[in-house]
Amino acid sequence: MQPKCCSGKQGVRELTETADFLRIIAEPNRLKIVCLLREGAKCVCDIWQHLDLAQNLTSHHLKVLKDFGIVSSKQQGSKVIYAINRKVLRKFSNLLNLYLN
Amino acid sequence: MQPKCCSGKQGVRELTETADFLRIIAEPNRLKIVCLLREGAKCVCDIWQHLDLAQNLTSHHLKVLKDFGIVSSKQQGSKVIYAINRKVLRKFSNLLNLYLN
DNA sequence: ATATCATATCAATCGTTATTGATATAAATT
DNA sequence: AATTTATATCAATAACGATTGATATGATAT
Repeated sequence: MQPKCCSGKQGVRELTETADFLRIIAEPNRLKIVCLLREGAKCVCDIWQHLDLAQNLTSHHLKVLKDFGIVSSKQQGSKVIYAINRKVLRKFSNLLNLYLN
Repeated sequence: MQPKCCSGKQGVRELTETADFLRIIAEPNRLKIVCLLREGAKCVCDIWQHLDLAQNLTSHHLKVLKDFGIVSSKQQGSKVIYAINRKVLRKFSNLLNLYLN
């Protein structure tokens, strides 16, 4: 089943949404964050220390990921814990397979 | 098996390569081209007419895709036929699944 | 109340890349 | 040879997004 990407409202919308997702995880630091968080939820300081990334930059990338729904966060004391949203990841994994397989 | 993305030369290299691939297909017009070419090989004029994209811009995006190995091309008379390189697509599809599944 | 730690925001800069317009190349047709 | 058709290249611009430095917010501890 190939997606009809270039014709039909549905197809074009799916393709656009997929491209948006790709643009977000195409950034190496963000892909690293995704990879890291798949091992388990982590606070911001753990993330930027692991990745040797500036704190504010890490925060920014996390915001981008969160705005798209790829990660979620919860306050825990003075820390903020970020976690992967596996449902979203799976959704786009499936969409992508339509384009690549 | 999770990729050890943040430690180890191998892991970082794979992640970088994957991000490079993603950056290329994250561009909506290029993703459309990929989608279109999966239906079958096409000449440039067929592609830009289907996508309502300027000829030179189409040519540019095709070059980006070709440089990365995602598509290949062959001259056929006055036309140039572009085709998907399914092997490359599959390779990155598999890599991606490591990060998303 | 103050100091410290963790995180977020903001403005500015810098780099990359998509897009545009013009032009070049090259094959086919007349 | 001249024209047309198909494709590629190039320079310039415009848009976008990553990075940086400074600062703000908010929670905890003293």
